[in-house]
Amino acid sequence: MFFNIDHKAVAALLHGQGCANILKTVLDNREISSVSTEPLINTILNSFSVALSFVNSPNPQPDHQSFSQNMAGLVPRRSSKKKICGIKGLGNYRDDFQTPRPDGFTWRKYGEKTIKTSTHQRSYYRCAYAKDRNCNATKRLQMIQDSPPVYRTTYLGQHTCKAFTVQADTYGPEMIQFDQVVSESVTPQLATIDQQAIVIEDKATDHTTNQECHISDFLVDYDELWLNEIPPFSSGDLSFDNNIVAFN
DNA sequence: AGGATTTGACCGGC
DNA sequence: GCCGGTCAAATCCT
Repeated sequence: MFFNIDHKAVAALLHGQGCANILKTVLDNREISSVSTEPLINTILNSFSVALSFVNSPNPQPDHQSFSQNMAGLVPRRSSKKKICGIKGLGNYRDDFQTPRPDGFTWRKYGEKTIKTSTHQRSYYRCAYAKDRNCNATKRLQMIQDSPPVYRTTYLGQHTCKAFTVQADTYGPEMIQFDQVVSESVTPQLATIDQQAIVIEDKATDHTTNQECHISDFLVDYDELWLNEIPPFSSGDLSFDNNIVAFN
């Protein structure tokens, strides 16, 4: 399913509007809320950046499918590499093995360890632009359950390269939630995670994601945005806003 | 040849 | 000494 550029831009703007509304709610309830507003602000700003990228770009943005296939940081590019046989419990990547969903960033694997508390190995990734753009974002990926396969992804650090990745091939956030778990598929994206770890469990088989975020869950994913076919924007259309979880 | 991944070694904290 | 995280040489693929 495809959307034209205008619809994508509108969707991004609507998302920014939704985030702004949430930010307002957060600020209104500041005395009872410990939620950080910085991620929301960043998300709003990124929504505008995404919208502008759609409008200004002379070439259409890569479609959703190509974006989803851009998983260089999560899936080995090669299937026959020696490590394939050595990954315990994973088998061959090419056998339609479900992998964690992409999060919009390009990661480079720099290590793998067997963790004492787990039978599965833990993989260590850092931003592919760690050196070029002095980005200190890292993440750890670990399978915590075999059947169905469940991955736990822990994000650390802050993406200082996000502005580049947004315009290159990623999209901004779709949904922000507080104190509730409602999103079916949520991955951290384009948000500032300053010194805070976000842990995500990704049940690969059904694309359902459990979250263990301890703070504001500014976890978002445009995948669902495109998949859910946002209706053409019209004045007063608040359908997108309805997807925003009300803060309580 | 260049870039990405693998994997054993190394390091620091406890 | 153990353990988790990172480094870097070796290896592999395009």
